[in-house]
Amino acid sequence: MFQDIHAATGTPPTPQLPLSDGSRAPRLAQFAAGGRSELFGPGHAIYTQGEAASFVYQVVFGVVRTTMLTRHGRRVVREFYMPGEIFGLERNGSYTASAEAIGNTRVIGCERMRLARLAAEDPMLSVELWSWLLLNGERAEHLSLLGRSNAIEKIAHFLVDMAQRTSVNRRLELPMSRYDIADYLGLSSETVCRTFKTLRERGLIATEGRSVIFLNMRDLRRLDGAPAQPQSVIQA
Amino acid sequence: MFQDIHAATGTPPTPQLPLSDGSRAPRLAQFAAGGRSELFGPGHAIYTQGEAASFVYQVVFGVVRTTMLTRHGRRVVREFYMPGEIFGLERNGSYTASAEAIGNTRVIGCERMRLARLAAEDPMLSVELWSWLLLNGERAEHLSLLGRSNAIEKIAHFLVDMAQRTSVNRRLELPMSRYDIADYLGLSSETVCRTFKTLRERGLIATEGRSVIFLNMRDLRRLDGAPAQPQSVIQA
DNA sequence: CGCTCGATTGATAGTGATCAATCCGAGTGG
DNA sequence: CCACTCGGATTGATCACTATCAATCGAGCG
Repeated sequence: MFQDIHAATGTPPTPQLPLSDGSRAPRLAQFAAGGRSELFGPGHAIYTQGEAASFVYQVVFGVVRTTMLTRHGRRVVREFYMPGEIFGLERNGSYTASAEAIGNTRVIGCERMRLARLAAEDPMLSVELWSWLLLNGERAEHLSLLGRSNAIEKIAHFLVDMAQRTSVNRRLELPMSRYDIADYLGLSSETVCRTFKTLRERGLIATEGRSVIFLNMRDLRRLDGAPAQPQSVIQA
Repeated sequence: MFQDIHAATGTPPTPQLPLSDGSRAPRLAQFAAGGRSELFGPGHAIYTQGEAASFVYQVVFGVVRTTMLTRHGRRVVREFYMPGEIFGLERNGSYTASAEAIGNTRVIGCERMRLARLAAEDPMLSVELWSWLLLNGERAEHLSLLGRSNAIEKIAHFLVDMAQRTSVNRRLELPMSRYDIADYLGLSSETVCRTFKTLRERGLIATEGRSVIFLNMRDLRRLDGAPAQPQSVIQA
């Protein structure tokens, strides 16, 4: 599952970072070698929708959200990125969403051209990028499947997913607002609120501000309507 | 729009596989060279969810749908694949969905191992696969965005998208049932029906059985709530 | 201390799912 | 050739869920 991300990306230096089993973030030591590290404060933009997509980023600490606007002026949160995860890799020349830091966030940026060159030279890296792209697609597909389920299932999925991605067992500190969660899951912030309340009343979670304490992870997972989770990485 | 991919990747070198203009699929001549062609009748399974994902496929003619079941027994259509398009490339070892032919369908299957080897040797092919994967992710993201819109916008998007992918201007022959469309868009078949009726009443389309005649493509596109369409292809 | 934004709770309305019934076209067998 | 059958398509009636509007609350901050 997700727990290994830290093991894979947070552990020591050396180029040739060992790829831990089960990690869903590619080993991108070259990222650190070739990229420059930047710090962003709460709400600050890392890039903006429509800009030339010349950099690909990896989160070091903090959380990043990518957002876009629908033609009707509604905001959509496309994804949250946790430490170790990659964002900003686009199919065409410009970013299709804006990226903003939530809280204090450090990211490493790597030029897209450089990354392409590195991938061309290093088959392992290439395979890992493949895997990462496929994972991204899978996540988006999960989200589109989530669109079919009701508010409780969406929130349950969100909490379970976030807990996995941050290696959290009992207490999950959510850095994002109810509005962010709502725009991510396609709900209204009021419904997000009420759903948290329902989960509290059912004894599945407790909340303290933006922190969530898991009281019954088993039943919470049961609510999560997502399909079976993938296990391993592409075999080249 | 998407048509430009062909300009970037479809330049007609080397062997076979007549890829139609306007195709959104990578040029994969190697597919034809290395793969074996198979014919499937209506409803026949090409592969099944959970099976070892040893082959990657390309549609020659006909249409393929990939489906899966939610844990509550509801069927979900994940994607339709048109001639020239690729399906069956999975991140892990087994297919996450089943693939079935709609109508008489011919596909070319290529061993995943072989494809990986070919991609490792041929940087162009590798880039094209990247692009394809990113496109897949984008499509899934579009779908998850669609989850936020109402029935009319979903159907409008579906029709416009299908027309683009099949290079159709006025008359679109839909091979799939209302149930397929419903399970694809996360609607009930009744709602799909009623929405077609609404579009007819508004003078945007006419229908003859499963055929759709576009009477006012401009307004139909206006209904399509999808975000700005991407322009070109990844530059390596 | 007042301001502001996010969180929460309440009341109401709209959209689409669901249940139900009928219609229609193609294939089948008498 | 025609009645039968069966799955998909269509239309109708009802209900649940969630968006929306509205109001209040609470905490951080200048």
